[in-house]
Amino acid sequence: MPRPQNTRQRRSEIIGGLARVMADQGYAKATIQAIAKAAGLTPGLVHYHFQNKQEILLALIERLASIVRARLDTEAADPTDKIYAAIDALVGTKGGIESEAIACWVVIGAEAVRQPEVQGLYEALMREAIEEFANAFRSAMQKEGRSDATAPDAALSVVAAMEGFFRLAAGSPSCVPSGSAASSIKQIARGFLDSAEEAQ
Amino acid sequence: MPRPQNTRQRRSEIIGGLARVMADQGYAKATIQAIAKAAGLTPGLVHYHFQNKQEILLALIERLASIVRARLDTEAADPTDKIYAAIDALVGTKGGIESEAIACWVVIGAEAVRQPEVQGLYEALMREAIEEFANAFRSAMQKEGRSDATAPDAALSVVAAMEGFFRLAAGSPSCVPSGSAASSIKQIARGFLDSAEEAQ
Amino acid sequence: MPRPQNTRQRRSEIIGGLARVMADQGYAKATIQAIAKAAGLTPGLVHYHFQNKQEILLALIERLASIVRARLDTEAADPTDKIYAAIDALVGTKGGIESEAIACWVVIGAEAVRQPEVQGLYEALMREAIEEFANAFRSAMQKEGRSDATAPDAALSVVAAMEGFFRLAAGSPSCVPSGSAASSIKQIARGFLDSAEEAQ
Amino acid sequence: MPRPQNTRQRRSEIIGGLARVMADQGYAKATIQAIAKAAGLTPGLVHYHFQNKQEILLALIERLASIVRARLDTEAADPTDKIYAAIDALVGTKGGIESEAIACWVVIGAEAVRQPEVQGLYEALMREAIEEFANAFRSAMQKEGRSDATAPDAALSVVAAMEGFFRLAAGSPSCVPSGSAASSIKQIARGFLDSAEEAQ
DNA sequence: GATGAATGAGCGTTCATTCAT
DNA sequence: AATGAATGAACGCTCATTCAT
Repeated sequence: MPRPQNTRQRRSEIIGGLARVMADQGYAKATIQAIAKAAGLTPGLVHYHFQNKQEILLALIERLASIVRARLDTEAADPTDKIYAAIDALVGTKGGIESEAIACWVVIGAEAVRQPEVQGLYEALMREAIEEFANAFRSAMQKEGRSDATAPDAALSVVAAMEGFFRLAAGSPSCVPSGSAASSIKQIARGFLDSAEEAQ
Repeated sequence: MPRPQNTRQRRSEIIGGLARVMADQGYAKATIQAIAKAAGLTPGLVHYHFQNKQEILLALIERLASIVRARLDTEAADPTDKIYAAIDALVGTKGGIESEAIACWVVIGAEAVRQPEVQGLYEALMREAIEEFANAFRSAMQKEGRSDATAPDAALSVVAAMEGFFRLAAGSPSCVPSGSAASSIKQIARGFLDSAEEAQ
Repeated sequence: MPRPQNTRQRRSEIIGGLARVMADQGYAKATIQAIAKAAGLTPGLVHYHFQNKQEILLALIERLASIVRARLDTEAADPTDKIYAAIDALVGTKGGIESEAIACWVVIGAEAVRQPEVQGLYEALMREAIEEFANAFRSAMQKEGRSDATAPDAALSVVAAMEGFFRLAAGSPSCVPSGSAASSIKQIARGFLDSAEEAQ
Repeated sequence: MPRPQNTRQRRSEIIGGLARVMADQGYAKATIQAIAKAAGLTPGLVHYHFQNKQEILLALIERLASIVRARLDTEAADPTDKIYAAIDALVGTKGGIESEAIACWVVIGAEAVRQPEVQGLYEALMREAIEEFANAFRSAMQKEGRSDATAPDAALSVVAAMEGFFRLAAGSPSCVPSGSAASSIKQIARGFLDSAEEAQ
């Protein structure tokens, strides 16, 4: 009568523990002890389910990446609406990414500086998001009868602005009035759409 | 007949050591040993000139803040030029902030999550930069005969985009073609200027 | 199926290690290394069972306090005998407190100068001992048909004399002939009993 | 034109610095830096006037010993008065030894546990004080027409009680009402005098 | 005499990881 | 699958002492 497999569940709890601790203590203070405590588990068990601490971090990044991917994939039919919907899904006041995830993301960005594996996942997700937006901009520009030459710039700018708003939200919240992120980024997007040259 | 005082010089060397190590190892790996080695000093001497590790970090933040302040203060006469000049001075390929400082800044943003003193300095600098840009936008909008109501949003957006480009530059450099940051952010600024309502 | 808990046992061993080292090296030289070695453990394990060094010291004080409390609580029926019995139990040559504990106690007294928590426990125990003796003196004086007005002074004097003998025993042993402490303190007690005024 | 010799003065200042720091921080916290600061000097200068830290401690003990010796040497003519006068000079509320010196003395007692040189000076002073009191008790007992056989016990008891009161004053001040030390110890002395056998 | 920068050994403490149970 | 005791390396930091000036 073996114990029921619960590895998936336990791993998820541990990842959640890391997220909680990391969001308000940073990665260095997210010790195995602290993660275990936040997850209601024991330190030994953490290492039963994960080989080492970095593995937990990489799993957390994957979880965050899944969230982002899901939010980029909106149901909007019109390409311009699709851009706006994705922006709202990512940085909107309601329905945007929760603040714990944002804080984690900022901390992960710093870890990417020194952990190549982290940088790899970070870069892959960024590339994916930029590509996704670039496609949407291309479609929107074409639909509006304009050249799509600036779509990559527009996508990069929108993603950079989001990353910047995440940083400000985490490190300097008083500078970011509620709701201003989504509306500002939508205006940035609008600016790129409007300034694209009329196609001949 | 005492040995001549060299505290200012030594402190500067130590701050430089922290910057160098932190830029490619992160804050946690920037041990006193590593900082001392990078500065060509002994660990004990580091603690002779700084009370603790955080004090070095705060001093580094001050140094970076000085750089940013100096670059915000351009000589451009025309307000729109002033905006562009500041953007170039901060993120331009030539003359922009060097990559070591950018990497440090990203790491500092993560430390702001857990060290209140760091957050305080981070927030103060962000507020200052946003205010500076807001003033410039107001002037530029007025000069162009438009309402300056959206100046704060424009300033916040520009600063957020810069922060985002810094993060991407540090964590995902292959996504940011050389020179694209400055031109993209200038276009964002242009978008806000163009979309400001005509004043009655 | 976990390893059986042995925290109580280990804590006790560690406290014993501190006592042994502190008794002949003082508190400053009682390093975690030294304590661990004296207890046959590793330094890391000491911190697994105690949060910090002071916590070990406080636990040792509690242990000494328990010893003193146990020895104050004699089985003598007659109040005067009770006083003598307690004196013998505390400073008698045979059955008195062992020299390691005495040396620890002297060192603890010095630590009380700068560690408020230590002072708190020290003061509480002193107060308790003085009160205990004061009650015994009151009973004895009443039984001998005398005023008990001087009982508090008598108690304080006896306790002070004990503390003094402890100090001399630890720091100046050649001045204290074997057995002289108990007999001298009993004589002090006798003096207070005899000089108490006859009750009307 | 050589600088005037001021070694004696400087040494005295340094000893005073140690006393001040040690009285409220203990010996371990009495670092050369702290001593120098308390004396208004620089760390380097401390080592110019003293070879090492222990030398300062030994000098402080000598200073305290001089104070004690001076106070033991009263002008009273009558031997019983001499005993009382010495007690007052040592533990009296006014004119007794100041609290800083008492705290130092308690700390020194703990250092005697591990530093043989300290123990040597401590023991010598104790022996001297006991002998001084023993002589006074012998004279007083003889003058009162009693055997002086218990003079050594009386002297030891009085000195022990003083040491104990010092400890209580330093570590448990609330247990020692103002003025109670001197009166209690005088009563102890009285008890020994009264209980000495009538000489045949 | 005096300064204060500099050193290096050693401290208390933390923590990822291992492992007996 | 789970526990929690145990380890050892490395950290930030302190400090007596030295020494160039």
